[in-house]
Amino acid sequence: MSIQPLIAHFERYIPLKETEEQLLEGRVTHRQIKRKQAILQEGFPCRHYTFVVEGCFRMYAVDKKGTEHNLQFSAEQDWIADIGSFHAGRPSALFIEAIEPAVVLQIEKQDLYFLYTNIPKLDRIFKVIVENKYVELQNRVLQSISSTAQERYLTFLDQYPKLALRLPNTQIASYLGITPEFLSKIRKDIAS
Amino acid sequence: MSIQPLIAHFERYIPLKETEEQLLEGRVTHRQIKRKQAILQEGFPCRHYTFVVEGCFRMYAVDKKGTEHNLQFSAEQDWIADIGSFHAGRPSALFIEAIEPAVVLQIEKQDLYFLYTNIPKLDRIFKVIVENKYVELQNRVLQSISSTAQERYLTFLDQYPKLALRLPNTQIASYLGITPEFLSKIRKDIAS
DNA sequence: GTCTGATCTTAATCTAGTTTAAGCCTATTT
DNA sequence: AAATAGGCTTAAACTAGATTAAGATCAGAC
Repeated sequence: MSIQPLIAHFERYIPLKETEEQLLEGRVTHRQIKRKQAILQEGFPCRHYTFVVEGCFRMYAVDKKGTEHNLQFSAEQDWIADIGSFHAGRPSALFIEAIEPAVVLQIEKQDLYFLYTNIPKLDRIFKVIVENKYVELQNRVLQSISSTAQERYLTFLDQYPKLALRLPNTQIASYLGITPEFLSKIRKDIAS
Repeated sequence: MSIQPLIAHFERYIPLKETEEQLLEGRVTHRQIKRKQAILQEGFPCRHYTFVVEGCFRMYAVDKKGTEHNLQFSAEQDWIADIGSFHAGRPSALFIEAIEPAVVLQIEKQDLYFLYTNIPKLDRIFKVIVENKYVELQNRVLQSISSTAQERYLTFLDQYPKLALRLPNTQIASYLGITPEFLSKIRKDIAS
């Protein structure tokens, strides 16, 4: 299986040379993930940057009461990793789990660092990728401190219309920070 | 006035060469900001990456009702900018304003891009800086979907003890996404 | 085919947090 | 010294959203 989707992803930012693509080839691992399979579990360090080729993942935390809270969804052409845990090598407080059967490309820490050193433009590419994800997250924080649950749900539908169709509502409720029951009520209110 | 604080900041990540420091020198602007002075206003593109040497800023949005919502505080040794607006050149939806008299170092877009090209390690440095800020924000999102206002306040005190002493409680309430009245109640409950 | 478990909904009750309004304190302006 | 304004608190009435519980629906496993 090829790493072509990843190369295409990088080249949306900066074109790569043939030699650079070959360096990548040797450092990227292809993997199939089953539905509900975890690729990161609380208590373990996050060992990979994971690029989603196909399928959909969620990143979540579990609180003292055992309730799960979805921090992030990642589908095709998106990255998912606990960045803090990955770089520090510290145990993660998060889980990452496939919501659908998935195909991913993964890079381990030592390999990523090798690639940063040998393909300097990757520093810039990832800088831009993280900047974009930062802006997304900032908008989410703004929503969370300024909007009602209904507004947040409508924004979610607007921003991720495809995801909204693929995900069970319980997962969406967890992402929005509300109970499934209240999301159900919101949906009823919107429909009428 | 010197750009030494900025150089020291960068060198916490990677040492710079003499020539690189000189390149920086020519592209960084030193500026004094008065209390309550805005360095970014809604409707205008964000023109600078701003590095805080002294003082404290808040970034906020204003909703339809006219209520302000604090997204971020930035004090000494921290950056503040609307990254999305800065890179896209689009009008910002945010304000950035000094809470205390401040001293800053600013870099304009064309200068930052010049520096990225001529000091390649800056790509890596800013990649790491944004990664760290991303992790911070992610923790905040997690808190906002999983914790009560009291827990969020206690975490804030724990994480930014100095900031908590410098800021009026109204600003902290706005950051936590609650009313000043409710923060007052929380403080009373904690004290007893 | 049916059993099991996950998903969705509705409704009653409860609680965290808002709104409104008032009063107090301190700092700054006149 | 008085006047104004921003920040902090208290309390009563209100509302967004949680909790509990029950029933309906649907999908995959056996």
